[in-house]
Amino acid sequence: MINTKYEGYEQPGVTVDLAIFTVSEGQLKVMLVKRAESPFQGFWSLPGGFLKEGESLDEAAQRVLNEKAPVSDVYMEQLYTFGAPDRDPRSRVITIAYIALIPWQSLPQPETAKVTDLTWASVDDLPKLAFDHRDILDYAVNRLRAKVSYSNIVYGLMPKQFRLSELQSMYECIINDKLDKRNFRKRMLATGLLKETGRRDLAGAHRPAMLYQFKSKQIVFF
Amino acid sequence: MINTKYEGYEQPGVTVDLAIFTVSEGQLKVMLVKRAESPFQGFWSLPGGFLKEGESLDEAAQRVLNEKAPVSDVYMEQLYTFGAPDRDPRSRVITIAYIALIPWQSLPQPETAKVTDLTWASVDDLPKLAFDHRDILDYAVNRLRAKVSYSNIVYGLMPKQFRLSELQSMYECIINDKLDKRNFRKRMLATGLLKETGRRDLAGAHRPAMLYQFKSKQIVFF
DNA sequence: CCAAAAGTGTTATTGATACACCCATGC
DNA sequence: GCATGGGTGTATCAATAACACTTTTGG
Repeated sequence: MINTKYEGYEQPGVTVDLAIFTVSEGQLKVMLVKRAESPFQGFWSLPGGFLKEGESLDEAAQRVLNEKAPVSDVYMEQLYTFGAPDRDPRSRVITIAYIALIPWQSLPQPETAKVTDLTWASVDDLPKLAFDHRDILDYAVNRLRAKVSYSNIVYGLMPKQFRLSELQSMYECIINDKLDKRNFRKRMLATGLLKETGRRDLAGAHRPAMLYQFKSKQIVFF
Repeated sequence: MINTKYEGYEQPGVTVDLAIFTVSEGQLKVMLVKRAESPFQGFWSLPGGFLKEGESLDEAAQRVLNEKAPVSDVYMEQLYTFGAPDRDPRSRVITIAYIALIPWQSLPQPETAKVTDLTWASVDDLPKLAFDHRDILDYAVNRLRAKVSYSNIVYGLMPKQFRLSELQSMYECIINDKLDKRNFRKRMLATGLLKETGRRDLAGAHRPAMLYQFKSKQIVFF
């Protein structure tokens, strides 16, 4: 790195933007917030914010996440940094994009109070987004879909305990494809990452399913 | 993204830093430059520089690369963005790290003129580096080693024409392991990414080897 | 007894690995 | 004719993919 900072270049603004995913109603969804101000006023956008003094990038991403969703123990990873000169019409701003995964069950339910400046949009049915957020989101969805097939990253989307059929549905609606039940169970159990809880899910008029959990909340590559 | 830029946060400096790899003498090597100024004066570091006005991140990385090596048609990809608050002792600087790959044959040879502020260091025998460049480099080497096994990324390190045995050596010294000759050739030819040039390498006191080239300079995942 | 989801094995196919000898050339 | 790297095929093993019926519960 060369020390040219003091030669008169204007430094760009630095933000973090988050693609926060969850799965509900059989769909992969992403959190969008409505912009209150210009530019792109009234447009939906990814949650984000400027990097603050003394804060690491990961900490900034965590802060932005917590501003929108009071959850802890969330899977998060840096995605990519976007810095096209004209991506913000006001001034030069580069953004470090992150992916976060939240189990639907961990989210505070929408309740009766109508929140109109925050929504969960299906990634297959997106509105027009502010800035280059559509590019960021496409990049994020590609990363997530790819990573599902060679890691246990879905643990970030599962509740503490779950049926194997729920785990399978999770995979299926992320990769948009059906999987064979027997092969799926064999492969999942073969990873050694799951353990039976001993509890059973008694809901529904059918044979109760064994509930499983992940042995560790660590991402592992197959 | 929320418009808080104008609320008085000091914006950090933004640089790009490059891990520029090549392979020579059977070793994976990275370009290091000696710092002329404080901080870390006299330390080796990755080549880098501040982002300039109107320049995209990729363009900045390309510019830094060309300042050090007059090569075109180089494989380059964004690696990761490093932004620990104290990574630069002077002031807040975040850096977008890139990987670049250059065939050894494309590099201007060191010649007689002694260049003492630029070196190619084996990644297995590194000096102390400035800033957090050792972390960046470790991250880069891991990415490269991983990517070699599921893509044709090595094309970035090969000359236009090459013997299959040269290609195999390239793989071997990146992953630090020996490969079976017959299986390697089978697999490589099976990808369909190579074509015979019809030319043969007549150097050496042995049977001349067929020279191959990549059909396209596009990265492909297996 | 009916509906609904849970649970369970075997076979076939494919891809990965292990392995050793003859060939063409320069000196 | 010998030293050097080039070039080739098969058999085994492991992983993946295809496929259908019985079980347990609630209502």
